[in-house]
Amino acid sequence: MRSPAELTDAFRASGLKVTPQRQLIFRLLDGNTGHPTADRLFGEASDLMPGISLRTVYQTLNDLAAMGELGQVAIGGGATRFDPNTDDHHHVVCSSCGAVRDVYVDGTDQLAIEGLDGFAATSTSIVFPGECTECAPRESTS
Amino acid sequence: MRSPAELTDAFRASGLKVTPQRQLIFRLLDGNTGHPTADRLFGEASDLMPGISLRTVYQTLNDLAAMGELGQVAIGGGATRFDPNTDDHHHVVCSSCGAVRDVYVDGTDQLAIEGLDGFAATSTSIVFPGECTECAPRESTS
DNA sequence: AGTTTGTCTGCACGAGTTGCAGATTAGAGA
DNA sequence: TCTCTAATCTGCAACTCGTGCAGACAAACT
Repeated sequence: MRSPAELTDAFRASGLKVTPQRQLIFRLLDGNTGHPTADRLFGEASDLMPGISLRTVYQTLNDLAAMGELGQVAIGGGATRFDPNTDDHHHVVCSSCGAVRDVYVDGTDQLAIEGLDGFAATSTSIVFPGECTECAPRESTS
Repeated sequence: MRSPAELTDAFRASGLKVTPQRQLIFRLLDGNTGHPTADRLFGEASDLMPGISLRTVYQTLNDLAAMGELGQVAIGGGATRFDPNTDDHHHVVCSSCGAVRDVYVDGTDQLAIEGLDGFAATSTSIVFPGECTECAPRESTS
């Protein structure tokens, strides 16, 4: 995702208006590596701008996603996780707490896919289920 | 997923009862490569057993998933897709119609993951967004 | 400053899934 | 085969996540 200032220009260039609500969301997303849900961002936004509506948060996130400035991580179950990192990357997801972390994966070009049968794969999305350091047992607490 | 007969034994061995409803769902899933949703299975089950409840379909699918006999494919958005194939495999998903196909991928062991930072990845789940043969444009119908 | 649109909020709605309660039944034992 | 108990079934309410709508409001061009 580009900087809040650049997004401001991009929105106006697309005929979209730049409101205080949107600027706030730009700022909350800028450099955010927590892969927040819309509801979480709504909570943070509400603290700084009481009265902002969840509907507006969804609206802005969808606009950003449509412009390709924001990614969406599909981990099954629960709410959509948004990701301002638009680099070519993938995700590790903690099976216990749901935490998501960006990871960079080397070797995806070497993957050999069998069984496509005419199906055309246009990109690759990898999710590694696992355990984050918070949830991992200290010793062998099995 | 094991055969309906084996699942019958497995359910009883786990203290779960084997009902006509469950046996029907076992049969509908057996060899099913369509990655159906709960609602789709409910539709098929209703044709063969009018009066069966959607709640029962969910219940049985969850039981099977908990036993590791059934996988769930996380393609973002929409209903959960169930997969009786428990081999080590991955999925291509048609971005247009949502069709899902199993694919076998070679080279996943060679993937180098950077940025784990203590996070432990225990498995790998790859989704290849793409276009199925039905949705693919015949020529360059862009 | 005026006008035109796009936006904001609040609410209702829709899809997908689960919790609950009472009626029903599988399956073990007599 | 009969009985009994615990698991299951069905129907419905409730819940989560997300979107459609309408009227009030405000960004931004002139």
